[in-house]
Amino acid sequence: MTTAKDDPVSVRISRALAERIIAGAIEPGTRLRQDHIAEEFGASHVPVREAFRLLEAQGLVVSEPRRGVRVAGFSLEEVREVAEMRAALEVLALRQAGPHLTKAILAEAEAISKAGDKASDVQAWEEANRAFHRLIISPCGMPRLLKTIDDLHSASARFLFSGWRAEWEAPTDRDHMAILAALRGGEIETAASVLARHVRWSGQEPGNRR
Amino acid sequence: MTTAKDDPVSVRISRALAERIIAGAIEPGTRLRQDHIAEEFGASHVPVREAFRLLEAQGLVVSEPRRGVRVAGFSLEEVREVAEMRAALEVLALRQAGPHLTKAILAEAEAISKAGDKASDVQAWEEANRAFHRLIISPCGMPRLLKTIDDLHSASARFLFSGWRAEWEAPTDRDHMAILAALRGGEIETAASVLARHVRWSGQEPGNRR
DNA sequence: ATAACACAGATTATCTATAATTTCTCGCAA
DNA sequence: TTGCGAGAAATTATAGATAATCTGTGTTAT
Repeated sequence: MTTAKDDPVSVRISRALAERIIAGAIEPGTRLRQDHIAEEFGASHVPVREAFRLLEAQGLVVSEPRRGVRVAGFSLEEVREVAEMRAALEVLALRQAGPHLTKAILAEAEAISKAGDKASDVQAWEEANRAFHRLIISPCGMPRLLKTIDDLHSASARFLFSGWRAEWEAPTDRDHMAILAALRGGEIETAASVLARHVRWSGQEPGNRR
Repeated sequence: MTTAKDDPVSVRISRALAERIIAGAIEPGTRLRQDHIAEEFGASHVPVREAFRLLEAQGLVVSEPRRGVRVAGFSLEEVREVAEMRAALEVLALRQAGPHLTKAILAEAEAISKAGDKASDVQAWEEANRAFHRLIISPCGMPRLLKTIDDLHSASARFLFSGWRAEWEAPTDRDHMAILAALRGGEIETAASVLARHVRWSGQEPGNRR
């Protein structure tokens, strides 16, 4: 995938752990013990510590001083918090990106969204969803904003995987299409408000969604 | 101050460096060499590396793999970006905090703002300003949001110190008072829109401000 | 007899010291 | 002036030592 082979061991470890945490392979609250992880990755504990700091910055683990790190738990309040933050920031990004959106970008976004509708599992759908959101806000030219949104998206994904694990069917993303339609018509504010509602809604409990 | 004596060396180093960078004591673009810093703090370079990661998460330094870290530069676009993000997020926080704001909190906020107006130097004013903003949004009950805003505030402060270093006079903060008045009247949306404009304005070039 | 407290062993995080790979710089030649 | 190469410096990773925390067991008091 995106595995650059020659970047520091710490970020490689960080990525591997992030994937597991997001996918729900490690229970929230689990203590991550650096010696064990170091042994698993055939490394020493110093790069592992650095990986922990990276994960902490993404909000995937919490560090208790002198007591190690644990996989961050996510209560319903936290999920709502992340959804609200995403809504606020993605709206900002979309407003700035609006004028720079080309027909080609919108066409690609539509293709991605349709591919997502045909996804057979949650993971594929989430990947498409993430790509869609990322694509339409990328031209905003605000790197810090994009990185923050990315981290928030990871947190959202955790929630998604935890709730829809067992049975799941690909929902057709009407919202995505509505957003694209508004953007094509140059109605950026309309697109932004649909996006805000869409993102906030994604932070609801699975049972309360449809 | 807030110097907990017994927290890890890495965070102590991180805090010290953060202060210097924010205050403008280190020029943007300067390379931070871990050996030198380790020697200065009487530590080894491993905790220094961890401190670097913390600073990187706050956006105060940028890390080029295998080439060390440099103090992050801030162009006008980046400053504007930070201001826009702060505006979006502080508005969100204020909306959530609104219902939980007590008369006592608002009174304290007013006192802080007035103290800021009488500040004799930029640093004191900035401290008061930060405290004011933090105080009125704290009751939102969203820790992740508050932390993100805090980091953005640090970036803003860098800009402030770099621009107003030479001559400076304390501006009377009418906006703060307007926000408090609106909050006292229960008009949260009014307060939010004033706050948004206030924060966005703070991201303007010093020359274009008054 | 049960529960609370305390001590000891073991585990784990944190830090120092040392080695190896990579990048940068300076000098020299074409 | 440009390109190559060797030496130097700095980052990255490893191994070992230190200090703090957690757990389990035994003792004491109620």
